[in-house]
Amino acid sequence: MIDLRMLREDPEAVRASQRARGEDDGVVDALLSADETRRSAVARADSLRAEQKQLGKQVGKASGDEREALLVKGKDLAAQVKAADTERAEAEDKLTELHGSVPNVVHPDAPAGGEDDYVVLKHVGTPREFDFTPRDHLDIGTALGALDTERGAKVSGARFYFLTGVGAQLQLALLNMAAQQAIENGFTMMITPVLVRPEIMSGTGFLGAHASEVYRLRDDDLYLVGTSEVSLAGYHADEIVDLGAGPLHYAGWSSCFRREAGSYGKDTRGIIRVHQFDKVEMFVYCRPQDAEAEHDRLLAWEEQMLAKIEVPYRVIDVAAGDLGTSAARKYDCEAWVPSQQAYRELTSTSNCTTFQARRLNVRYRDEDGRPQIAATLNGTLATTRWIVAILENHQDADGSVRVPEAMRPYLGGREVLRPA
RNA sequence: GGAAGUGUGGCAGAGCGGCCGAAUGCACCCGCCUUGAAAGCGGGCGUCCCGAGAGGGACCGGGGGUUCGAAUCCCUCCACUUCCGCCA
Repeated sequence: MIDLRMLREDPEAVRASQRARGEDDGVVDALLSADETRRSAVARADSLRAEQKQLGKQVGKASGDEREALLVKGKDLAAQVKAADTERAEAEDKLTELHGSVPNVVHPDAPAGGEDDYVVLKHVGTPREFDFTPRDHLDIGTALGALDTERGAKVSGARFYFLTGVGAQLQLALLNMAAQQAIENGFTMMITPVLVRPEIMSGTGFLGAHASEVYRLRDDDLYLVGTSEVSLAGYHADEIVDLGAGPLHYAGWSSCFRREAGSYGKDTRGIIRVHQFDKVEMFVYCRPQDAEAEHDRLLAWEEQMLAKIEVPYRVIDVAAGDLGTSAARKYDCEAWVPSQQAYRELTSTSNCTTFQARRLNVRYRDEDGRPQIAATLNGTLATTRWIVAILENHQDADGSVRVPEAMRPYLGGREVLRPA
């Protein structure tokens, strides 16, 4: 949820944000008016209630005819209070609904526009020249006995897979390396629930425009998380966290589940786009004024990981229309995928400012001891998809794959993976 | 899955349907005392909403109900505890 106080003071900033996202800026006026309606409804209900309380005290002391008269009056007042309170509740519901539908205010420096309007911030490394035709990760992985998508489909359907043998080891190596780095950088390692309650899923902003992406267990009224960001954001819901010693850094290790509704036909080969994968994710709670600096740190940690797998990548500043509901700004690191001659997302780091924390009611105490809404950020350290970039960029003509040096300690010292 | 119980402020723990936003203790903060500390004494000590302010309102797990009036009665959901069963 966006800050309503900010909205009242500077509605034009929110309109500009909506336009940058390519969304309706008319909601700003609707929201302002709903806010006004609510506030007057609250004032009316409160004063009637005050009157009722006064009367209630008199009834307690009175007796006889006087008491009878007061009771009659009280009955009438009770009806008025009830009516006013219903009006207040309706005004509040309407405001909440509208409020919840407005995405975060984008950072003024984020590029405007849609998916293709990103700005490339930098390139790191150069795509390798192959003196043979590079194969794609599915071919390489299958030959290595690392990947089995056919049986994945047999058992679970399209976009499911088995990581087998060295493939499973590769993923463990990657995630362990990520966990290790997180711990070295002061993160608290977490293994999180992957099923969460509706309030938590909704609080993180994933039940808005992207609700169809989320798996839901109707029988139990639970949702499968698409990232441990959800669980980690919920971790401190309804709490006043202590940021006295600086931002809180958590790293969540979990499986992630995505319906991939509406992506029919896209990335159907291999494990680029799948319904289930594993991820180590960084998550930060901090003061709003520290959020941008934390965002830069998250990006740096992502690049530290990318350096370890020795693949060429670029960093993009994601355009406003592609930010998702909660982010004010987002940087993606995209690795070069030789078989596609394209850069594909390996990491994504979002600054959600106070948007998520306001919904989840996560606060901290400022210098004066006053509770204030915290800011939250997240960023990827490693995912199953990274295997794609590793296999394809480090392949050789004979189908073997060189193991990046930093990963070798996590693979028992192996330097090369060879087909059987 | 079945049965019983519990859910009050940072913690512990009282609370007859009106005098309860809520006793008391601990913790915490400020002051006095002290060379310093402890003890002792005095004061303070929740969150949210509306309001320029004065002030008003809400909150005793969540939601609903009864009543002129609910922390207190009823319903329901959730969480936790214990017992039984079942499965790992």
